[in-house]
Amino acid sequence: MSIDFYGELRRLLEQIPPGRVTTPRLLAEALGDARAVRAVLEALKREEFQWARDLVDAEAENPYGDFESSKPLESLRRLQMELSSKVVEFDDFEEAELLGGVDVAYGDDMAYAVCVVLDSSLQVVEVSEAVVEVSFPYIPGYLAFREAPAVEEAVRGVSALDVLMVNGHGLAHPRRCGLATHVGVELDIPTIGIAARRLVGREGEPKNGWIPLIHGGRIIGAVLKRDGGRVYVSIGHRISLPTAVELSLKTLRNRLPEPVRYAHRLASRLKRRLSPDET
DNA sequence: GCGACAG
DNA sequence: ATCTTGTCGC
Repeated sequence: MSIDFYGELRRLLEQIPPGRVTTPRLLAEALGDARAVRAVLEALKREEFQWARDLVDAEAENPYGDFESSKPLESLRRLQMELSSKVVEFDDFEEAELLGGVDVAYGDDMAYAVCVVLDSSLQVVEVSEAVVEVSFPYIPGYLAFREAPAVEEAVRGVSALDVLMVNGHGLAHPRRCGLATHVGVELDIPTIGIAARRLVGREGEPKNGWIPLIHGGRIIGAVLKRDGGRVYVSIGHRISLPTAVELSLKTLRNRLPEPVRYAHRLASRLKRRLSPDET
């Protein structure tokens, strides 16, 4: 389930009375979350919204904000809370020999996803690709509604895999439902969230080789330091944090664990290979 | 009030 | 994430 983001935005713009103007923030709030302001701004640059160019002005004097809206982003938040309630936070798998990694690259309105499977010696044993049209923008906290469709299709393409590393957070999310958790619960497979940057949480006191990421009074993930950079690891689904950290450290050769790093490179290549040439 | 903000 | 020139470092 998702929502027609651009369609909802269009419906709001059509409500603006003749002569009136609104602000990006009021539109984002009408959509259900002020954090979608950037996404609204980006959407307005699209060809399909040029007709409404002059209807939005951040500095508007008396902006129109009396929108009739179902606030679609609110229902997406409810869905996330529902999914997060199903997360299994202990190791629920036989072995962790085949490690999967998945990532997505973007080009225009297309998502190029790649799921790679590595064996215990980090050798590639299988690769699965998926190209899907994307119709949902990037909004902090709602990444899964943009990426999950492509990610899930790529993952469904592999024949075997024990644990999947997803490029994005798992429980280290405001509603404990980042991309890794979203995908893990929907596909019912063990997943780990691997992210290069923080979404929520603060760093606690270093423990056993890792730094706890704290949010809402609990440990939601681990911060691993590697050289100058750091990587954020969190439970996605059907795995414990200690094991998620263990597998991450075991495959950490660079800034990101190998499965995710490899998937990232393959997704980038897939995009360059299939994206339409201009010249 | 201003800023934060996975990919 | 993507766009995108020149520039710094191994």
